[in-house]
Amino acid sequence: MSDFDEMDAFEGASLSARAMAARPQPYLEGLNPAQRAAVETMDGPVLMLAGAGTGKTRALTARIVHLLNTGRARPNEVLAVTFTNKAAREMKNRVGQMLGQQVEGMPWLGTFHAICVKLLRRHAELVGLKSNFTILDTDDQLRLLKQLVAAEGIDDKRWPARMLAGIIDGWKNRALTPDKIPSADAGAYNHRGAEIYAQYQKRLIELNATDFGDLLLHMVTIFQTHPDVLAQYQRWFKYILVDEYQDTNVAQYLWLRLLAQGHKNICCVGDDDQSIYGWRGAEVGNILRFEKDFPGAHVVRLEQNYRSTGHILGAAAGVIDANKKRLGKTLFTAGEDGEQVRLIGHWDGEEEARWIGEEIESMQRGTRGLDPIPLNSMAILVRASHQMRAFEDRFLTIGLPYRVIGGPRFYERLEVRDAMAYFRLAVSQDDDLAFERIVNTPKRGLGDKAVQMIQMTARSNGVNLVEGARICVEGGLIKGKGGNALRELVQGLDRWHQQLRDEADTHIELAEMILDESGYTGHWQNMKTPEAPGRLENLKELVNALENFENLQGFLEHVSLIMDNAKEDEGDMVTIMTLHGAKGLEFPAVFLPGWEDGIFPSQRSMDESGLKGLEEERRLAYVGITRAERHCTISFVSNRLIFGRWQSQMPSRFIDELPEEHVEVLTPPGLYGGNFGAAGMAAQANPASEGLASDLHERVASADVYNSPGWRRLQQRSQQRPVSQSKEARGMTIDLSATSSFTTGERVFHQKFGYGEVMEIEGDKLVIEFDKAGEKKVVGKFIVSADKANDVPF
DNA sequence: TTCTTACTGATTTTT
DNA sequence: TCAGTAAGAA
Repeated sequence: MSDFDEMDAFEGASLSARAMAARPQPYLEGLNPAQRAAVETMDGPVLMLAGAGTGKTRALTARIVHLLNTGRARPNEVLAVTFTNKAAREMKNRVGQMLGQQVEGMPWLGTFHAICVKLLRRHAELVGLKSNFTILDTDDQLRLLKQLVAAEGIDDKRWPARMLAGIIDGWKNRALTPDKIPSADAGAYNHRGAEIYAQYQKRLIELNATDFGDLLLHMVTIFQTHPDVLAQYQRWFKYILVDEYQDTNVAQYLWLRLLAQGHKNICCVGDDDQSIYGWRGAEVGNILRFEKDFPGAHVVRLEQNYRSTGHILGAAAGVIDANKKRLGKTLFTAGEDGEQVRLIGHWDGEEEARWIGEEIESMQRGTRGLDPIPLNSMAILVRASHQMRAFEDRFLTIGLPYRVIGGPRFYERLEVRDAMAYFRLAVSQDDDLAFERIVNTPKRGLGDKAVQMIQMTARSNGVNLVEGARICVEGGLIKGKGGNALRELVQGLDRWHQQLRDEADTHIELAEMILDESGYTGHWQNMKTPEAPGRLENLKELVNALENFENLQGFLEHVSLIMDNAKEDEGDMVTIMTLHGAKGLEFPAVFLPGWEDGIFPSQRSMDESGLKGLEEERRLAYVGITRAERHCTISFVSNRLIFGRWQSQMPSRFIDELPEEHVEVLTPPGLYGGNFGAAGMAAQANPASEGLASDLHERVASADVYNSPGWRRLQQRSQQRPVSQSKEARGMTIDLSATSSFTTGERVFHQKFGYGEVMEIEGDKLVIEFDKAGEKKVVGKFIVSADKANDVPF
């Protein structure tokens, strides 16, 4: 609040500015000329085209510090936007470090969404909201849409609400309010899209709620319709900085343009070659068009790369060069050429995983005359998360520690959301969506019918659902077991709400009380499923997280915007993540598996978005390669199990785009791998690529090893044993050796989960505490006793 | 109302 | 293959 209210007290950068200008500027030292230009060109529009690993964050933070240090702006007059909380946090830290002194924090450094929430709370009434509006997550959003769709009598099967959610998100990304849907989109969702979108927006206002897209959309609307409000902020934000500009969508672009219109002191940082979020509304056009939008813009190119070796940069450049629409940058390094990018083909995914596992272990030990590389310095980057499984399976069996980045975030977990819904209701009984979520969780014997009754009662009385439920109970509309349970719930909600207002207990005690008295904790305690203990653990963690907040309200506000999975695993582990997740990160050694047409570039991407899709995939390839500092290994397989069917694969077209001089084709290990047959390879020769590009994979194919006895053996084996049977074959073998029964406490081995100890025996099923995978319930025939594990043929 | 079985269809993800 | 959902049985 205060940061803005001081506005009037501020009278230009007079005395303090002059005093500050004399300060030393150590943060400028060590910047290269381009970075320095990006920092020192303070007035007017600046586009900082920052290639991968060119010290973009450094330049950006130095620029902020320079603005402050020269007295151009005070910390609360700089608007600095990022996409992720992580990026915002990092920038905040680095600014603090560079300043080397305590300056009051920068209140307007944050994500688009966080900043918009702050603004929208001040001006909520301009769009019909109250300033204490709630922010719905995707779950709530979908539930709401489902109701609307059902009320319209639309067949959810043919026209899933999920699809509509996607369409509406798309509209919001393009800053389209229901009245502005272009005629080209009229057919969306069976011609009902725009209409239900309007209903949805109306409903959100009634609920005093917004979804994520609304945060920006509402602010754009307010700026467009209330020039006085806009002018106020145009004056207040003296300098604007935007990180990852290539990822901005239309709404964000409009928002920025409106704010920058006055002084045009806007600095956008980005890299068109790293634009990989087109599918969620990002417009590369925004960055391509910058100079048109802001005539006279200074364009600064950061091209000196401090991350990767020459060969890695060369390989990456070769790939990205195939894209047509580019602003154009050429990265260079003052460092060494280093090792070439390594390329290897494998027979199937299992072998690829095995090879990479072995490679990682040997790099960790330090082979090939290289220094040992810790696991933390290695990453496997995949196109789609399902590709991770092969690696997890393999690493579990060989006991190689790994961490998967991605997956469900803490605040997205079922139990955490349920608990949060209870908290939301304690804060406000008007939160109908929260009520719907927990009314029958834990099971209270209240089914569809009962919920419908509550909803009807609430609607006809014009009250919220909690009130509606109360009327149902008191009027005897819901009787029996369910009625009693509902009465208890309503009473509980009243009690918790009262206690919250009385502040008799701390919010932590209250939270525990709510979870206990509602029976939610008990619900998981009674649940005998293997994941129940983990869920209880998460609930505990949730309550612990409350400690960092003054009250429940503050906590809820925070959580709706910060969906971090903060918990970083300790220890030395290989990282497995998607290419998207890896943007902005770097690793000394990177593995890029699954470079096969259809997988990467993804078929769907090409089908849906054609050349545009292909170019985005290519940028993804570029992002992948440029994550590597010193070692980069690309691999592909001939056969892959896709949706349970074996498919023969063609190497990715991107492989042909790797310049030969930067690539070393690896000879697959004789005994185990490389057995894509002469026939297989012939089929794989890419007909589209003739002449010059003919071809890295041909070189792979002609490697001597394929004529070796080892290779022939493998080819034979693969013919005798159609690959699809290998798993079963293995299962059989295990089965035979596992006919003896187990005893509790016995050490056992499981194909997928590795070693573990038998905790419980239930018929033919065993509960096993695995060393790596935790507690799992598995069928006995998939288990062997630990000392026989070596008999299992791998 | 809830538990079980059959079916379908399947990237990438932040807020 | 497998997960998530929708219709059927207790």
